[in-house]
Parts: sequence; C-alpha cells; structure tokens
Amino acid sequence: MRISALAEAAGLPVATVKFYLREGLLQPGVATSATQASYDESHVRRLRLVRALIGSVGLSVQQARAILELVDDPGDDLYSTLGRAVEALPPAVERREGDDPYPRARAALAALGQVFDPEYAAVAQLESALAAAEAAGMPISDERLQQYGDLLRKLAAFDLERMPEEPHAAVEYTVLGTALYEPVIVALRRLAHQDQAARLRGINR
Amino acid sequence: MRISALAEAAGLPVATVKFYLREGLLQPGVATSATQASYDESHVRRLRLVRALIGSVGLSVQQARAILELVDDPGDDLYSTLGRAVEALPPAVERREGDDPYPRARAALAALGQVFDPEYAAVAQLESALAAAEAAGMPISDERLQQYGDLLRKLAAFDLERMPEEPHAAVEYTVLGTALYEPVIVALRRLAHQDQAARLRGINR
DNA sequence: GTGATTGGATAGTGTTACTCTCCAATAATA
DNA sequence: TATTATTGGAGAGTAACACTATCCAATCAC
Repeated sequence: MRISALAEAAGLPVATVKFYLREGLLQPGVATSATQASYDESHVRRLRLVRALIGSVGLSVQQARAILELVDDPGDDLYSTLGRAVEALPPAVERREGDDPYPRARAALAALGQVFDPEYAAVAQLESALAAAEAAGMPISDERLQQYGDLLRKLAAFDLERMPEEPHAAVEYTVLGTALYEPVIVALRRLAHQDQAARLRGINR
Repeated sequence: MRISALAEAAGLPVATVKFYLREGLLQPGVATSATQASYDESHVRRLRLVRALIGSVGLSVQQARAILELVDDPGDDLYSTLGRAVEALPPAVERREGDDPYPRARAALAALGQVFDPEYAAVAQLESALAAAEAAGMPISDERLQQYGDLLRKLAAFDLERMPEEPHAAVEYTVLGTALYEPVIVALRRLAHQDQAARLRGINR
C-alpha cells in the first residue's frame, strides 16, 4: 500500500498523512526505493488512533505524540507510565513549588482518605479545577466531594478489575482508557443530567 | 475603580482586560466621561469567572462567551438552556442528518433505559466518543456502559437534588456546574485510578 | 499647567494544525 | 521504450486563535 492508498483508507488528505509522518505520530513505511515506501493495516489502525486522539478527544499534536510514545514504549512500571500519560493529557498544569502547593487538592484527598503522590499531575489538575470552581463562586462542598469521590472510586475499581494481565496490554489499556473513556464519561454525565431533568420536568407538568 | 485598578485586582494585564471588553466577555463599566469608565466588584468577579472558564476549564473565547451569555440571559426554560450550554462546551461536534445519525449513542442510551432528545448535543458527543474508542481498538463493552451509566446517573441525581429553587440561580448552577465540575470529576477519576493502582501495587510487593 | 491615564481602534505577535508547492526519482502504462 | 503519473521529502504558506502592543485625542490628578 502506497501513501495515497493509505490516506484514502484512513479518509485523510495525503498532505495530512505526510504531516503526521513528519511529526512522528505515524511510524514510517518500509522504504522500497528512494521515492517509495509501503504501508500496511497497522498504519491504517494507527491513523485511526491518531484521529481519535486529536479529532475526538481533542488532544494537540504534541499531547498525542506523548501518549503514543508511551503506548509504543511503555517501560516496565505501569504506575509511572500512567503518571506520564496524565501529565500529557489536558488540562495542562504547571508543577508548583513550595510547601503545600496544592492545598485544596490535599484537603480534598485527605477527606476522601485516598493515598496520592503529590508529583502525580492529576493532583495539580484537581487543585486547578477546585480553584476554578471557587473563583467562579461555585466551590465544591464537602458533601459533593464525598459523593463524587465515592462514585469515582467505584468507577476506578471497575476499570482496574478489567485490566489485562499482560504488561504491554495493561499499559495500553490504562493509558488509552484514560484518554478515550473520559469523553464518554463526560457525555454520559451530561445525558444523565438531561434524563433526570426530563423526568423532573415530566413530574412538574 | 478604573481599568488599571480592575486589571490589578484580577491579576491580569490591562491589555487583556481591554481585549475581554472588546470580545464581550466583560460587561462595560459605567462611562463617566469620554475617556473614563468606572468598574466595581462585579467586574472583578466576572474576570475571575472568565479566567476560570478560559484558563482552567480550557474553553475558547467563543465558547466562554456563549456560556456567559446563557448565564446572563437564561431564558425561561432550564431544559433548553442546558441544551444550549452543552452545545457551547467541548467537544465541538457537528449535528448529523439522515435516519439514525447516532447509532452507537442510540443503542447505548436504549441499553441504559435513558430518555434523550436526539437534538441534545451530548448525544452527538457520546457518539463521537464511542466511535473514537472503537476506532482506537478499545470499544466500550455493554458491561462497562452499564456500570458507567449507573454511576453517572447517581451522580446526576445528586446534582439535581441540590439545584437551587430560584430559576436564575438554577440556570447558573446547571450551566456553570456542567462547565466547572467536569474537570473536577476527570481529575478525581484519575486520582481514584492512582489510588487503586497504588493499593494493588502495595499488595503485589 | 503638565505629565500620566483612559477608552477605543488598529496592527502586530507567537502558536498551532494543517495545506500547498516544488523537486528529482521512480513507477505505471501505452 | 516513451511518456505520464505518483512518490517521499522538504519548505513555505495559511487561517484561526488569544492575546499584546502601539497610537491617539480626551481627560484626570496634582
């Protein structure tokens, strides 16, 4: 399969496929001569993954590259690989210095009784999200935090139970599951709100 | 308060405050002369909200404007206001035509027994998220869908129970709650995964 | 009265994600 | 074999975005 066939199979312009090659998002094909390379199904699958990450999940090219590198070359520690994946995912936050750089997140996680590594980017992401809610005049109450925390721990437990045994598959599941399932969760939450609102509305009429 | 004091109070450059004024994200101050206007605490609060939406939640200026317009001028129907808010929030999806434009979402919501309006943007967002997971080779199983759906309905029920009575407050709660609490939920899910992974890791050693 | 600040308009900047153009080398077809 | 089409690779161009800077005459503060 040459590049034009690959582009067609993936439903993308050739120029875009070349761009992804240049950016290192797509592995090069096997060069068969100075001006020809051949591609296969694995390239088509990869392009679909790239489009899913960039188009649907909304990652930047840089973020997608970071995620793909982790999937391609996961290292041996699932724990630290997940850490690096979360750092690559939005929202981008800068790591802070000083004692107690994440007071809201620390308090929240302590209230939930969760263990956490302050280096893990999600801590800074939680801090930023809690600060934004507060700044906008809608702080998260302790009660809401407990409720959210409980439900999301259940959700995480479910995910972890279904993690594949084999290390490489486990990394792919964890990293891509984080990136790909979050939009599903957000959409389902919005729909659950509508479902509940519709029921209330039905009752009120 | 003049513009420079306002900018300082919000921790932003004057040029940026002017930019937000131009873009209609910040309500104009009271003009006291041809070259002077006065601002108050409400402008400071608004700027904090704008920065929360743009900086922390990651909305574009356009999306933030759409959300702020809904909060400022909510109309009388909470249901349709929430619909327009969700349309303004990422991920941006285009509405599709034809019969059964959202097959995956339709099937998923039918399996969950949820009522839904196909015009509601979250349906297209769910379709896109499910398609992305599928394209990337990690489709959402029925079992996972049930689990996610159940937990998120519980979460939505909690949110709805705490909705303020007063209509304007209810709209603000619903629209801003959707925009501001989603990042909290995503961060908490990531942290719940880490918590669970750390516990597993502890057991394995 | 004079230097600083203001609102308002316009233009410029850096980043991002493509998209286009060009080229000589090669492949496909007549 | 001749000729037309396509390729990989490199570079430049583009459109959108979120600011940021500059200018200006009108006003303000001292």
